[in-house]
Amino acid sequence: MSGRIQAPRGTFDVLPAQASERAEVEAVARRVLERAGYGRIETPTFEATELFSRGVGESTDVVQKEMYSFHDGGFTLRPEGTAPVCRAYVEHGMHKLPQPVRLWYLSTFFRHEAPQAGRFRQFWQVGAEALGSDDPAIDAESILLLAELLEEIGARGLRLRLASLGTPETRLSYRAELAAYLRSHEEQLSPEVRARIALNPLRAFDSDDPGTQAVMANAPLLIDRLTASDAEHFQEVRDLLDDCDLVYDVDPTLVRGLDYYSRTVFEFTSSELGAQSGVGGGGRYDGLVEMIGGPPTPGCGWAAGVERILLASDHPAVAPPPVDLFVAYSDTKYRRPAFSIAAEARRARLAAQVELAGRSLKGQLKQADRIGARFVAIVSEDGTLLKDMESGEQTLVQGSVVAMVLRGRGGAGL
RNA sequence: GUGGGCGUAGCUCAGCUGGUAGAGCUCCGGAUUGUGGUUCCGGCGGUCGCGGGUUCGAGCCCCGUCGCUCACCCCA
Repeated sequence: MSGRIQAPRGTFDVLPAQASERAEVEAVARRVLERAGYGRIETPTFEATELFSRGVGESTDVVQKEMYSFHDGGFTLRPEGTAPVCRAYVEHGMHKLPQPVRLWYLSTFFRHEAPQAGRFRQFWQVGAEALGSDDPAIDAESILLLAELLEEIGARGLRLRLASLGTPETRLSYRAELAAYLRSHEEQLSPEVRARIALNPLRAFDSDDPGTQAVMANAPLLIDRLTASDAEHFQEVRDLLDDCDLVYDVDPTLVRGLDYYSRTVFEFTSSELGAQSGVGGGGRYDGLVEMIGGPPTPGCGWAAGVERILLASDHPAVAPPPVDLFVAYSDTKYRRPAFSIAAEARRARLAAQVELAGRSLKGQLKQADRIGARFVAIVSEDGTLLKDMESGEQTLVQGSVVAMVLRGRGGAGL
């Protein structure tokens, strides 16, 4: 096995057996998003590294330790989709289009992390971004669309958590307040939390250490520090979601790992998943476009992991495409006419296959049965027989095999 | 980067206190001098992840190493 080359760690092959369910995710995403006015966008697989260091945030784990960057040229395999979409928005002058501009994508992303259940180094995300409006209806609609998408695919055990982060200034001062609070109770905190006070004090809310939990029960909450306009914005988002009967929990401790979020943030989790329970999430990022060199432009969107959606869903067996005709032959000397018949059938828009593995006639019939062929043409010295695989009837072909199949396909027999 | 679990045929796995590899599924062929499901029979397929060590002898014991996997961290 030493000389065998394997797929790189954290990557996977999508085999035919899994291709159909993934195609289904794409089909549902297209349906749900395009009927809401979203247009598809695809951006390059790699971008200038600076797009992510500036957009996603220099201090985030994603930028600090998870980027696949090339040794020269200053490029990085995209670790997420929002910054590239914003880059494209600016680059193509989309601010001159009617706003908001709504875009969706389904692409691969790359992060150098330790692989785990539902976490890969190359993974697929479906995402939606709406740029150019700070209307809370954008936030609410965006969330509803992700809910719709997950529901239509059949993801189970879903829960929606919702919060507001306010403005970057609010967050900054809150962060300082929280850090000060943590330091004043330092002796009760777990060592891990204590070590992360300066780095990421918000994480203290997620700790399962009893001492830390006791401290956090009385900790100040960001949601109580929102400005009046941010609080009002958040309330409007909630009202709109309530009107649509979407169930959610307001979770003041909801943390997003990317720096660009402001105001609304949300995350769908699934109980069907392991430790990586997040199926998809997102929020508003009103400062991002400006941060990467564009005009001040509000934005809101989300991304959901395709692999996680599939893990959280039942995978209904997708029926293989029907096969109209399988062409068999009794002896290799009839291979050429058999080959021609199959080719002609495909030109006539039939799903047709010819024996390609040198099987015995019995083996060929078995193969035809296996792939669910409706008809089998058997070429032999007696001419060509057309066998109806449902009834078992065989007819000697006069003239064109393809014409007979086309005639017989609609009805029960020939 | 740290810790737990696991690495035996393409897949799922068995292999008792160490005696030099098995099953089921899949695939191919035969039973039906050319025709599909089921059943029966046969065949293809493995340097037991890799490298050392102990032993007369290692899939099994010891050490190392690589890989997979789950979890921490973080995130989709």
